[in-house]
Amino acid sequence: MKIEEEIKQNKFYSEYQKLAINILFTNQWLTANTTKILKPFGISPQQYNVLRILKGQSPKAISVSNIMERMIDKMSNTSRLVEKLRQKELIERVTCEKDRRQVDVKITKKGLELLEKVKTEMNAFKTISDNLTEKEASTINDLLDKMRG
Amino acid sequence: MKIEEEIKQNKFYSEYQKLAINILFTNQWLTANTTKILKPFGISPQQYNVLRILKGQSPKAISVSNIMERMIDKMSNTSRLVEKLRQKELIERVTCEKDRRQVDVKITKKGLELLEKVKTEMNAFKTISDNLTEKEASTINDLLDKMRG
DNA sequence: TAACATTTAATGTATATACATTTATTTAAT
DNA sequence: ATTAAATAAATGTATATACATTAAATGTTA
Repeated sequence: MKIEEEIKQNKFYSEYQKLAINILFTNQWLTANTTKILKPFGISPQQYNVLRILKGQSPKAISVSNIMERMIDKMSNTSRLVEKLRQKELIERVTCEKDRRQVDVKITKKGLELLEKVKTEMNAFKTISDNLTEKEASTINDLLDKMRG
Repeated sequence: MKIEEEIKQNKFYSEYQKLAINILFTNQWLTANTTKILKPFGISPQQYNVLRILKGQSPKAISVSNIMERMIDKMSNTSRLVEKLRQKELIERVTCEKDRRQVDVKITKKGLELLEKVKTEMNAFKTISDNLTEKEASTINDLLDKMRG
């Protein structure tokens, strides 16, 4: 459905302004879908993002600031997210011996298992791949990168 | 800068997964920029969205649910946003006489003036139009619409 | 080495958000 | 007309978020 209809606005100041709004709207659509899928697993999209970062480094541990650098939303509060995941036993946290300011974080077996289950559900949400060719997806990726400069 | 570098992840499961992450990241980038511009004016991006909707209808008043339908983020809590804007005297709120459940909301002169000032600042943030041609912006718009199905 | 700067992570705080529930009013059905 | 259903908006509540500040450890330099 065209963005004009989605938000009942049939005129935009420019194609650029429309693009900004379209990105905000599409983000909202995507996040809502992801949140719904993750809800039964008891984690938020941000927590999911942290888990995936840790899986990417597994079985290595990485520091909190290292996680932050890799996060989609850099401004968020990584310490608290990590603590939430620790409470659920999805990750482990150990103070780094070489530099006692740092905290080494590592995904647990339980965390990896959760990601496996989530993957199945995420695969079920295949609207994007149903509606776009791989070439089209690639085109958007290139243009978004270009847009941010 | 390519999304791979932005989040230090050099491999993606698919071009579709990369697209999902790219949209989340670009949204974050866009929202952070907008928030910064709006901050001196004392309003959040969501409040700005409501003001723009009301400007679009001005001098007509529209109901809270009518605003909600036009919002980018439909799940948000329009009542409270409207109340915040009323406290700042940027909008007016009157109970509808024909249907006393409804509340008619209208942007004030002060609200319109604020939008004018914001516009100047928003125009200064022209990264998008600097980096993309109008045709490219249009291409993304069409593909995002297609993607959501 | 003492004083200061920087880095890393945690915490404080105000606001925002998602989602469920409640309240008031109007519409529909028996 | 009385009861039930539907709608509009507001509120409750737990969590998330942005951003500033603090605390602890490490680096730097005079």
